[in-house]
Amino acid sequence: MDGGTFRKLRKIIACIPPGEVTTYGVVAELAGIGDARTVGWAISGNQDPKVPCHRLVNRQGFLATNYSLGGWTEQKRRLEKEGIKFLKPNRVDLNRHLWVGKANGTG
DNA sequence: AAAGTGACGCATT
DNA sequence: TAATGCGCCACTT
Repeated sequence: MDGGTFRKLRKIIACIPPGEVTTYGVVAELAGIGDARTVGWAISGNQDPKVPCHRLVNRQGFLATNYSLGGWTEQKRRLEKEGIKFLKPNRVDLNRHLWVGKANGTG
């Protein structure tokens, strides 16, 4: 545990603001690995309360069919509480909640 | 060192 | 539209 990348991944995931979601690929890039699998893998056995893994979705906004805590149904419930909009019972509106980590707007 | 695994992503058929 | 195969990286045994 406490691996370099592993640490970074959790840091980024834990940096996702409430009411937004991001994709594995995005987190992977912010971590500097460019691999989405590694992101999901990192949290696959880690439900730390400080790591809002429920804000992680795939490239199409679909929820994780393997959500460790109880399946996408649980993930959905958590997101709804955040105020996330759902296009479908298992899809979120990335067009409105897609967080890419670039929370800046200088230009 | 080598092999196995995984909450993805894209291209192909 | 649906299903399959490969690639990428990191962790574990």
